[in-house]
Amino acid sequence: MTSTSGSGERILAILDLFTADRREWSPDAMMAALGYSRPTLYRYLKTLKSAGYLVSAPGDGLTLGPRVTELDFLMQRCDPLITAAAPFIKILATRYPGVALITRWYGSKILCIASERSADAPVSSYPRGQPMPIARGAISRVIMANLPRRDQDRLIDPQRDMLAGPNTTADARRETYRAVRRMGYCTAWGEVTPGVVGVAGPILAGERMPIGAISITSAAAVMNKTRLAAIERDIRDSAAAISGIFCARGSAPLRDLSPANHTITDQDFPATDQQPRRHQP
Amino acid sequence: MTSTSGSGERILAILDLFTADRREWSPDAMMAALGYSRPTLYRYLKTLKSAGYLVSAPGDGLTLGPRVTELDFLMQRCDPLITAAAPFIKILATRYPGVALITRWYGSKILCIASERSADAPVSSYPRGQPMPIARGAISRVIMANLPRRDQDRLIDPQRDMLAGPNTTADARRETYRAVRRMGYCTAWGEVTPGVVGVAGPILAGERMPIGAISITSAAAVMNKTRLAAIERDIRDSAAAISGIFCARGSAPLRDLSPANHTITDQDFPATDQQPRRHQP
DNA sequence: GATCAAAATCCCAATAATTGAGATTCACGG
DNA sequence: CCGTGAATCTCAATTATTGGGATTTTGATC
Repeated sequence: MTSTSGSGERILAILDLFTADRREWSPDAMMAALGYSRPTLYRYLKTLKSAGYLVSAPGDGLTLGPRVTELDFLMQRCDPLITAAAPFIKILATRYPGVALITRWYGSKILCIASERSADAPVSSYPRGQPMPIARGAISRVIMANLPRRDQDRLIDPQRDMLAGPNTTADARRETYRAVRRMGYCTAWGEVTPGVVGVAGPILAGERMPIGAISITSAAAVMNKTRLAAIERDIRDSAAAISGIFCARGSAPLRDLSPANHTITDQDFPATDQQPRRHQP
Repeated sequence: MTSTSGSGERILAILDLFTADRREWSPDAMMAALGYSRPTLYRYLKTLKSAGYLVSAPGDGLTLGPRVTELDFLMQRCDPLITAAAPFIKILATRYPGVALITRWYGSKILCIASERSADAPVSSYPRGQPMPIARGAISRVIMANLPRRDQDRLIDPQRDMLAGPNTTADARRETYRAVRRMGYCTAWGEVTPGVVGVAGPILAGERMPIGAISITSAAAVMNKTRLAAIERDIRDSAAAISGIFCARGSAPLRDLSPANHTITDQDFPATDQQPRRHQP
């Protein structure tokens, strides 16, 4: 972290202001939040606006602009993880009742990248783009389990440690992770949504480099031992097959996508959809 | 255009490399394309990668990353144009057979932002994020008609001028635009897709400041004079109502979203979906 | 239409941050 | 174990960026 391109980071920091809680920012609020001088901020805004990353809202605010949509449209059809994993979730959704997801892990977040649902209506599905909690659930655990130990330790919020299960001690947790890693999948009952069982497998770009997960969630009501075993086998095999594409040849260079020094809080992952806009006086 | 934040623009230029034709770039190809020195490029890449805008592809390439998806997810629910226009296209799709679109105009492009389709299966719909041709169709004409004259002149590619209709002279075209502007809507038969009629109305943030359009496209087969008149009235009124939200109070400051010095070519708007990747040797 | 306040931009010198050539380290495969 | 190519580091030169304050532009009000 020696080298830094400060100016670029300062521009991108503007985009980071926009969250589910605050979707509209006035230039003055930005100045206060970021501490930039007025001419500098306006220079940055001009750059972002003429590139389409920001647009003016009716009032005096700014919101995210259409370039973001254009890029996502491109990404949908170039992300190698989507390309590689799409056939698998399609099969999963055909074979079992529920919702199959591809998720990516980045910067201390888990993001749904693509989903496929079986014919019968699924339980509350995370839509594409929705951040997911890293503290709970099969997906998060399967990723945590494959992280280097220092990242594991950093990401665990002690306050919610108990949520990881009855085992609270660090050693017990480490043992759990080791088991998950060896199994190649993880099953969780009702940790994210009550009455829903999730099975997830890690997608690895190297020994200890999880980049995402493939998973399926089903209503616990329709689950039985035989079916669960079949799902777990399919998830494990799918995850391994996809990982093969990313491990096989070549590199995972610039592996700097390591988690930042975040401590995850609940508000990072809004459960509800719409929230009232706050304006600061 | 006196003030410029060069460094930031150079970083954003990296994202501009990714197009429908070329979805994967190696660092060396980037160096060649952009002319950055190696350390500088890698500094930029580090910034973009750790922010999640780029990720490593299996080979030695880079593709767009999950942060793009996350931002688009946010934008979907904060764009005031979507918020304002969503009810209208819902009504339109209920009332008439076809596909109703909200489009945004930015940087010499028209981008589909949201769409709603009526029960009966529609004709080839543009999905969210897809760029559309600015040279043809009701949407483009309704936006062109409401642009300042210097922008109109700049955007018209003389070579395809004839496509604007039988009127080739500048005066005739200007007369057409004036009429469209006064009418408050525009109807086009089969200009984008044969056998499809489109009706579009402008969404204005000021006298000569179109920011997008609301439109509906139907199969010409199901169209008749009465129905078309009803559609045109609904489109005109919807467009006016939405524009009211953007004109009414306050500003459209930083109106620097003016079109760049592009000349639009067909390849800016790929009609087909998948294209083979080109790699440079 | 003229005037006023707020918002956005311009000017320009100081300075701090960015840059790139070359050396170095790192990652991986043979 | 070593060799090859990729990625990063070092560091001095210099360039581009920054911000205070003046200025223009915008939109609102009278």
